[in-house]
Amino acid sequence: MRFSKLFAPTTKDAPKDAVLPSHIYLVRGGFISQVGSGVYNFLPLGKIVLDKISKVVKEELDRVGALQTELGFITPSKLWKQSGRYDKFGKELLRFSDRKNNEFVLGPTHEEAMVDLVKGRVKSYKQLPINLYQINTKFRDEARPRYGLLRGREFLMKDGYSFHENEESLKEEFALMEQTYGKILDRLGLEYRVVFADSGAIGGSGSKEFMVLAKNGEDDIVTCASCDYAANIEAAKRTKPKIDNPQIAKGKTHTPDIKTIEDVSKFFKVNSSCAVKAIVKKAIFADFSEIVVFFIRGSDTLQETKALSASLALELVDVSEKELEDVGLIAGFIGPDVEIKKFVDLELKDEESLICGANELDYHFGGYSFKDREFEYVDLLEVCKGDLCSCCGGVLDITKGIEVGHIFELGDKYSKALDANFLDRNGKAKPFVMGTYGIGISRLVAVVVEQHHDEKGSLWTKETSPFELTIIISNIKDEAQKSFGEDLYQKLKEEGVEVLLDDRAERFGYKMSDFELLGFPKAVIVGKGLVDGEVQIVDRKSLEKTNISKDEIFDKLMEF
RNA sequence: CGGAGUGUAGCGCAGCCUGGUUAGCGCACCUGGUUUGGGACCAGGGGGUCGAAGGUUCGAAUCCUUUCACUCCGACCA
Repeated sequence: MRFSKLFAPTTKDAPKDAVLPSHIYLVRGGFISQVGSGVYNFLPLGKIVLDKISKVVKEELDRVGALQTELGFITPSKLWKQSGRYDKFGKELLRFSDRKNNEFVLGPTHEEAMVDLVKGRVKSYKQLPINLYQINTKFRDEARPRYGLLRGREFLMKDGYSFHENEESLKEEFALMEQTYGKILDRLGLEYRVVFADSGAIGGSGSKEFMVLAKNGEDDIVTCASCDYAANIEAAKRTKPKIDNPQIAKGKTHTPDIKTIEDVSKFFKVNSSCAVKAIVKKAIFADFSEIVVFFIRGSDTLQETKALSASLALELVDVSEKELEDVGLIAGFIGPDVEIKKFVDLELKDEESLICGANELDYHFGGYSFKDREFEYVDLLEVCKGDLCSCCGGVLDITKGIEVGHIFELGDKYSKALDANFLDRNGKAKPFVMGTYGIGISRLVAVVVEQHHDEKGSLWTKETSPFELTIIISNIKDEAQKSFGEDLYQKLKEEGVEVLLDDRAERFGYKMSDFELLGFPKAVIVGKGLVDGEVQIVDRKSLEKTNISKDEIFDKLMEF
């Protein structure tokens, strides 16, 4: 490719709203441009990267027997209603009708569509297992798109679905996918962790996420310093800390205007871990809503995703003063014995000698015991840096990551809902046991830059760089430089090298800056040294320049 | 969804408060020339329904109303 013919509008200035390196360099380098909130165009360079990543994904999946398909971007609403996700997915699901008033959704993920495709076509256990995937556009109407390609509304994703006759077969495929995803990320040159995760809107039993480590990540990952344990903060567990509650006199105490955990612990002169914190939320369901209270230790933090899963609601929202009054709750004085839907953190089970609200204005209850109380105990709390690992007792740390892949053991949730069965070895109809596996292709474009860049621009990795090499002709009006550069370009192209010839009538500094911004691994500078028989190789990462004889440059380049 | 901000040339902005010739600047772009190892210089030039609709006024980028778009912050601690 000749730079003079390439549409790669580079700019000196970053878009005013861009804060992340990936967003800045992708726009400045002319890889992408914004169309609207969370929607991007891919320009020629961006498209090449996208295709290169897709290719790696396809090669690794095909190697382990997955089959590529391509499903319709729009899906009939009927399927989503059958699975129950039409409501559960919420506003992120874009719904619309066609001219005949048939209802459709823009696919945010394709479990329903894939089950529908397989249903009635895969009929016997003899045809199982089967793993079908596609690399296709997805649309999720995100509440707040941001960070360029990292959180868009329209994006390219590889989504795969496996169908099995039983759990064992699913587990095998799940492990194979975990291994394959690892290979894909290795080839792309990314540093990542596999973490335990919450299943969220997709549902299912077990799930793991592939997190690329990056300081600008949106996700918090809990990692153990001593063992392999790693989990998304939404799913992370810890060893229950040893806390000795001091003896507190049983009974009601007058606590005028003492409402916060801080005030309570000061008033009783105890650590905040001796108090019980009540967090009130309104749980929104498809056709009704109700007030629920979560009780956790005063020193802990409520993990909202855990709370949401426990409540089985679609969404948890904050509650107004009035809504509190309406159900008879007294802000600041709510205790576990209140007559309302409630959940209590697992770590409070059997705890004694605690302080909690007395459900009466200006009163708290001391010496409260959870022993022998029939509450719904669930894991509700958020793990903190310094907590101890639930596997090995090591110290936990929290780092930032970007989710690039997510794999699920789904079970028969969708096949049951959509009535998709096969005949098992006894000739009996059984719903498919399923797994589902996703990789964010367009997000990976940004992630590579997020993990590999410097203050001048991107540093594309071997398998993601649009070109392996740029030949920079320093002065295009110098005939000797021009013909040498052209010659080298033609020879390398014949050898199949992905090479870009910067033949533009620009000054040297301008072309060097573009080379640094675009971030291809190497450049050959054909310039002043040519009269002495020398050219230079520049390594993009180190920016080191090495002089090479013009007669040796071709062979030298072919060695890489 | 809650709160805030911004829409003026391809990009970044000024002008608006206090209405008044032909709406301005930097970058980018086009033409000619000089230059050619770190984003050059000189000269000339093109490009705008001032986000949209309505209103006030002799007169609106500027004031008022409505609307659309984009962006940022937030959406644990009762």
